[in-house]
Formats: sequence, structure tokens, C-alpha cells
Amino acid sequence: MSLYSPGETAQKSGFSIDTLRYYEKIGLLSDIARNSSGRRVFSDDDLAWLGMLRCLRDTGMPIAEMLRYSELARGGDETIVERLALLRAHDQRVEAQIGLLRSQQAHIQWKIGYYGDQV
Amino acid sequence: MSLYSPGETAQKSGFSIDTLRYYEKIGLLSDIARNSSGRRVFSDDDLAWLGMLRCLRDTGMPIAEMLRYSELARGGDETIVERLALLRAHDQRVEAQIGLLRSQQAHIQWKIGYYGDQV
DNA sequence: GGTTGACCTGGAGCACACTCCAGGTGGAAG
DNA sequence: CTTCCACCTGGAGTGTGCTCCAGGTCAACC
Repeated sequence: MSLYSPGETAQKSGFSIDTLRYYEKIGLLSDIARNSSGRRVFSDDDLAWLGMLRCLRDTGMPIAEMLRYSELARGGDETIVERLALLRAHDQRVEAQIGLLRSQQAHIQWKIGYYGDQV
Repeated sequence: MSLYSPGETAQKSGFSIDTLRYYEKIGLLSDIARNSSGRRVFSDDDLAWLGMLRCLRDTGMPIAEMLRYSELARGGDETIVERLALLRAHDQRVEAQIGLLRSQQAHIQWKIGYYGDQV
């Protein structure tokens, strides 16, 4: 298996079909193949790219920045340094976000303990 | 010090003045005192409550659920069990979110390493 | 040959959480 | 006395990221 219908792709990627169409429309997906009747056909490469998009979205990257990354990715090897910088900056934001969640979670857990003592 | 102007409160809580007004309007803040000329005066208790709201927002709780929590908090001791359940459920979502971020961060870092090898 | 179901398009609509605006007030500093 | 600034109100507007809809196509199954 190496070709997937829109429905299968939605399933595997975790994006809805509408979102896949939207992503293609705004330029996050390019050159998605079509079959003879005009329907989209996704490849393993498309799936891998969607996996990357999934990763970036899950970690809170805004669409605009994903778009920038997509453009770079289409740009070939000269863009690798910039892609690297973009991902490194994002990684740091993710790290900070995890830190914030952890510390606020401690607050929540303290509150849970506090309530727990009352009952 | 135990009374704070809207500006000070915005500073200390990390919410904008507009957001403070908005939160009061929708019921996340209740009984905020006013001075003789109609301006809001926040107390240390208000600040502590805003700290809790900050915590819940930072960890991604939707406004609707914070509203529910606020109503419970206003309801007195009979609501403690329900507040506990709400916070526990939220804590689990936070835990899951941290897990997702960590695993997707690993993906990003792998990609960073991959790009790093190319340059 | 009809019906079904997955898909197509362009474009409108929606949920969320603010954020901004116009027009006004009240106390304080110069 | 005027100027300024922080604040007030009700309500409109914004950005983000989808999500839904009407109307249509096409291949497959009964």
C-alpha cells in the first residue's frame, strides 16, 4: 500500500477531510495527486509530510509559521539552515510550554490536595 | 498593601485590563469592589482567584469550564467534591497534553538532528 | 438504470477568547 | 482652571483555525 484516499488519509493523519482540503488551499500541501475523476490521491510522502504538520500543530505552531516552513521545505537544500533555525526556535517554545504546564499543574495538584483534605 | 487598581492587577495577574473587565462581565470574577468614583478595586483574595484563573487558562481549560468552576467555588462546601472531580479531570488532560508535547518534541528534535547532519 | 456513498468546488459561517473603540468621568498635578 | 491620565460603559470588531453547506460528479453495487 502506498496510495491513500482522502478518507484513509484523514484517518491516518488525524486531520479531517475538510482540514486536508483547507491545508491544500492555503499551501501547506502542494502537488497532491488526483485520479482520473478528480479525487485526491495521497502518497506515503504526503502522509509523512502530514505527520510533520501534525507534530507542528500539536506543539502549537501557528499556521503562518507552518506555511513558512512549507515554503522552505519546497525550496531545496539552500533552505536547510533556515529550517533548522525555525525548528530550534520552535523546540525552545515547546520546552517553555512544557515547563509552564508542569508548574501550573503543580498548582492544580496542590489545590486537589487541599480539597482532598477537606473531604 | 492589599488593594490594587485595575492597572496593578493587570500587571500582577498577567491579564489585560480588557480581559479583567471581560472576565467580570461573563461571571468569572464576581463582587469586585468599586471605589467612590466607580473604579474597580481588587483585593488580595481577588488576586489569588486571578492566579487560579491564570493557572487554568495556561493549562488550556476552556472559559466555559472555568465558569463552571467559578460557580462551584461560589457555591460553598457542598461543591467541593465536584470541584475536586473537575480539577482531577483537568489534571489528567494536562498530563496527557504534556505527554503529547514531549513525544512530538522528540519528533522535532529528531528532525533538528537530521538537518544538523546535513550542514 | 437507479441508488448509494465518497468525494469535488467555492464560499459562507462558526467558536473561541479576547481586543478595540467612542464617548465620557473624576481626581490630581502644574 | 486646564490638562492629563487612568479608568468607566456598551457594543462592535478581530484573528485563528477550522467546519459546514449547496449543488454537483463519478464509480460501484443491486
